[in-house]
Amino acid sequence: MSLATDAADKPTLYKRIRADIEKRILTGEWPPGHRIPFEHELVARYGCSRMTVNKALSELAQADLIERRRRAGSFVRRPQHQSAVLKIADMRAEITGLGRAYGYELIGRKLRAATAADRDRLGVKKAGKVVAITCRHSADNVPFAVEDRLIDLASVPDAATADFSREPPGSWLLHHVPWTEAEHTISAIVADDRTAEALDIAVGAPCLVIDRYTWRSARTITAVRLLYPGDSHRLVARFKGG
Amino acid sequence: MSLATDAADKPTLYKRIRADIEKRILTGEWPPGHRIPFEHELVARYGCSRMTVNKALSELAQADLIERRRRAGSFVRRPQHQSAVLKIADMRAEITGLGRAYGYELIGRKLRAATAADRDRLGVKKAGKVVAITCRHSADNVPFAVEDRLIDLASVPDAATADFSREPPGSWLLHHVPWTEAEHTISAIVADDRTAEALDIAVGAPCLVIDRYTWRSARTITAVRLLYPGDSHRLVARFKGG
DNA sequence: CACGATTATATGTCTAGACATATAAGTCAA
DNA sequence: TTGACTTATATGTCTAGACATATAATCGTG
Repeated sequence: MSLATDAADKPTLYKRIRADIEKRILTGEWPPGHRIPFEHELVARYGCSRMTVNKALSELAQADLIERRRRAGSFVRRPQHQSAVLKIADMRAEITGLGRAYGYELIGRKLRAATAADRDRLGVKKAGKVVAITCRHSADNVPFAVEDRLIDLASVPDAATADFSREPPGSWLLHHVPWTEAEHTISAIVADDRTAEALDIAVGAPCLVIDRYTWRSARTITAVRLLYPGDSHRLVARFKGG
Repeated sequence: MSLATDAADKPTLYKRIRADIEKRILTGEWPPGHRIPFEHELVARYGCSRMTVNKALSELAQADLIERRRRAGSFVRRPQHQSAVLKIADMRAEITGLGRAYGYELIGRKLRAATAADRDRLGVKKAGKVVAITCRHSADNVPFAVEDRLIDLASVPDAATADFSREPPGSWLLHHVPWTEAEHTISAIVADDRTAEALDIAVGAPCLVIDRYTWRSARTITAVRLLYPGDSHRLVARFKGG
């Protein structure tokens, strides 16, 4: 996705135009607020049709690098570092990606009628059945994260009979449930007795917490809490202008 | 940005086509791997030209919702929840957005030749001058986060004379440095004496840590560490398929 | 059957126009 | 000066074609 890569990959005209402009913005040559050339000027400069220029500018606008205003022109936008892409990989991919051996262990699995706490956690009103799963992921046989998950059986009935002793529920769900939306909440806690034991760390040690709530078209699917030893794990979010 | 909003905003044809397809993917009607209609089929169905259909499909491909393969067709992609957008707002915006009063206090500011540790933290090799800043952000007069920042003066010479006693360095930089790229690393620690005092929390209490490293076209600009009380602050990252 | 050459086809890019629409800028009257 | 009206213009969308290109499918040959 870098400029160089795009240019090398396919030196099509609209990509070259896009890359040229992106470069001037990123190097600061065209600062925020700067009006970039009008479409008809770029048409003249590159000797192409307006649709080609328009495609380049539309993509820059979609990437929030420029803002387009009718009658006024297109302007370089103020940087917005507040938005970064956080890659939350599948646990197996994350661990094998670090060059370590992935291990999985089911700690507990319960099928029960949803308690008030369960309903609250899943954000559903009606009572129904849920599966509660606790498991542990390890890297090179060292505890990497503990997972505490709730699956709404009203949305995913197959989960009642799925065998989670071999396959982690996250990867099972990924293969059994189509497109979803999710919200992640990240916070920090200190390990209590149970957590400390599961992660093999000291009581009171810091832990990074990710709470993920997943749904599909307004239907709750699962809520999961992941606990990582805070001093060894890091989440990386990268922002790139474009 | 929802389907309904787009449809209500501008019922242009290509947006309608995009929304129609997006809906079928998100509801699971067209599961991952499903081949969506060929462009010429959609042209027939909507009675428009191929360019219009192509624009709709191109945007879906850019959003990673579909994959396009020459000669084969376009296919619904497997969900990739590992990617989420993390909104790391400007501190003032974040706090005022919570409906609380923003407060800022400069704790320390030093101009010095970069130490080995500074160079390591900024990822630069050459020695040079840096500004080291420590400050605190508060919400309703309660400590919200402490900030520990290093600015590379080789990249931002103006920072040497900037007055950080009133304006936070983050917001100053946002207005003085054009487009940047950034990498955020999130982890958890427990408060040491100094942190506990600055945040007015107990020693040993959990803290959420964000390390942000910012650069512009391969040039380091600043490195900052933000410490939040871990039990009160939460970072929210949301994924939406499209 | 295996493998290389050929062909058909869906997407990728592009053109030279068109009309629609929002809005900055200018005009004019109160 | 201010507010209402008009106009000019840049972008937004769309068309009906075109050729390029990657590749799945087919065909032929050893």
